[in-house]
Amino acid sequence: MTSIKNELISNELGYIFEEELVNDLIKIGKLKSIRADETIIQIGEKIQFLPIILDGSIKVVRENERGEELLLYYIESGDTCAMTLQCCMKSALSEVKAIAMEPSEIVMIPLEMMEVWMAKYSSWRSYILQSYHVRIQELIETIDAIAFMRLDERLLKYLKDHAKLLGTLEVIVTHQQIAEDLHSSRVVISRLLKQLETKGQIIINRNKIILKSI
Amino acid sequence: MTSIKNELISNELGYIFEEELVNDLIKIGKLKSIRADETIIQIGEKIQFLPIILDGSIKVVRENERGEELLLYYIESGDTCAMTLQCCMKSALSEVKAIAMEPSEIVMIPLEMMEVWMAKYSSWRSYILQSYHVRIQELIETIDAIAFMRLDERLLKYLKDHAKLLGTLEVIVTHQQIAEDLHSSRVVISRLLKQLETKGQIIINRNKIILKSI
DNA sequence: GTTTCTGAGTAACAATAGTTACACAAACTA
DNA sequence: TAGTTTGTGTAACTATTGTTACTCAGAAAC
Repeated sequence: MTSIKNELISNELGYIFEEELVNDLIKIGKLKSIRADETIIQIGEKIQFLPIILDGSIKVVRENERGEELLLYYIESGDTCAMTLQCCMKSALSEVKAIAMEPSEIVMIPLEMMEVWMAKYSSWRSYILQSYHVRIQELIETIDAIAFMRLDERLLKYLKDHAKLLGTLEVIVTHQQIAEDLHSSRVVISRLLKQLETKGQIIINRNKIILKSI
Repeated sequence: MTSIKNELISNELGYIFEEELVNDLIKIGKLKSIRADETIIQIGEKIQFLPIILDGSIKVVRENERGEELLLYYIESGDTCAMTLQCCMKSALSEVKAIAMEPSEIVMIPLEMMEVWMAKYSSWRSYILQSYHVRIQELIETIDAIAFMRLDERLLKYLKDHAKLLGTLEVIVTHQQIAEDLHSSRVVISRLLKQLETKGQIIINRNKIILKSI
């Protein structure tokens, strides 16, 4: 009998990992269902598991001492959170906050397995290195945005990224939420959205921005 | 007979890697001497080797289309440039520019060895993962600075980081150079430096800033 | 020694982003 | 239905950073 868990893991990860590793994943991993907007991990929380996303999407956010936030990147199905790949250092604390964008399914792997699988499976090594690499590229993309772009450009990029991630031109979000993700203020975001609307690039609704194109 | 190369590699990397790997490094790695201010790699250039710093220090910089720059982080001896760890993807192009801060010695490893050593040496696996991890932490520190700090704070942090790296309170740099590293303009940096001087935190000289403390 | 180049100081002004304060309407609650 | 909460629009003002333009001093080149 094939459980839902087994199917999910096989379907999502079967083409990435060798068969024996998929079996290990099924044996050892713990499946966890996450509600939309549920916080998966907080800054400073002890990292116990390596999460791999099977379905849904997660946003990863940095926070400063004052509790102000900045969106770093999204994680989609098949991806893992490289921030938690602390392999060597036991009992590391999370540097970021992770929140589900939609209902999601993740499989949790005990950190001990990292080293075992690194030695045993070449597909696992590739996967972990690839994850780090993608994450670094996304951090650099974030740096490009905050260092080189003006807020109105970042705002449009934010809306388009959000739309691409969830596969719809209708972005369900409040101005306040955008302001937090971009580390700006609600008034400024409302102002810039109004400008984008005047330029014909978006339509503003309560709780919803409709993009004209991606 | 022990060559300078062998000694450098043994001294700098002997305590990180197992003996057999150190021997491999000596056999396979190519030693390269870099002059101060020499560019090691440009954006868009093909990555041929994995560099490990044996002596000196390197600064890693991001550039946009307009040629404007932003300092990402420094690499010191014992470190490698995680950006070049493209392992899987052959013939990857560099996303960053790397420039020597002082005369430096690096050992260049052909990328093919990455996968071989990943399978063979546990100390190599730890080293590569550790490198990725440190680099991600530094990118996050950079993001914290540009997202959450005002320019005057970033400027002081920049001077202190520079001082720590080179182990001296006298930072040899022009206002123009600082402006480029922080992606600002010379006039703004001169203005903020003057403020820091008035507050007694630095002394300004031609081509040189003297810090009161680190 | 004079000229040229590079680095720095300063003022005036512009652009961008953030803050405060208040109005108002839609949605939710009692 | 009345009251409350939440989301948005807008104006006026402030703060921060960037730009332009000009000056001058020290160092390097001739």
